[in-house]
Amino acid sequence: MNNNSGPIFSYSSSSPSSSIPDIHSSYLSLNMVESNRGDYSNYQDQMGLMEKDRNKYESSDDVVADHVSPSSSSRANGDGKEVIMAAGKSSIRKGEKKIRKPKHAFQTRSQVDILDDGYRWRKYGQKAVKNNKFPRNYYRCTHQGCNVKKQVQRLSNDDGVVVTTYEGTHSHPIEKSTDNFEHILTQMQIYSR
DNA sequence: CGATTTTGACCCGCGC
DNA sequence: GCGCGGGTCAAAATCG
Repeated sequence: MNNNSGPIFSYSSSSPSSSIPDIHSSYLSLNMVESNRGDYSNYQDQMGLMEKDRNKYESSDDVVADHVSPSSSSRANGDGKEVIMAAGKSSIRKGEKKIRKPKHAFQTRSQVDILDDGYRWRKYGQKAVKNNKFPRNYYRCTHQGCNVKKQVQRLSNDDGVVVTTYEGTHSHPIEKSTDNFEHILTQMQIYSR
């Protein structure tokens, strides 16, 4: 394992509700699939995806840090808007690094789509999935040097099945109030059994 | 007023 | 080579 402790589920609410959401309505499911190197076809089937990329699990943004300096390519948009983006994100990757990016997919049954695991996440994108009516949310850990990404997908067909995919490994303590976290965790364990 | 979300545009890999 | 699907960025908007 590359992480000290495995996935930790916590139920804090940074959402409108200042109290704990209805934990009775949201119970944990034990459909947890770990995918390390393109072996997540299992959960793919569950979600109904049809991606088959299993050998594109390298490169990515390992050393790119979280910010790229705008010095690569600046091209003007069709409307005259200047867009600056990093051109060589993976092209300059000459040295083959075998940095395995841990990818964990969790399928959680809950009514609330925002499953707070105790870390601070900044939403950086939202895309609609073809098979699902509900869009997929992309979150990123707000830390310098901590490039942990997470995406949350929701199944529209099922009642409340939220597939959360964690990507990366952050090494930061939980800064949120973990007061009743253990208590809640215990409850969740009870519910998950 | 700062941090975070929103949202449209852009990029990239792949299939046709 | 173009279109599509998925992922990311960044400016504007919104929230606390």
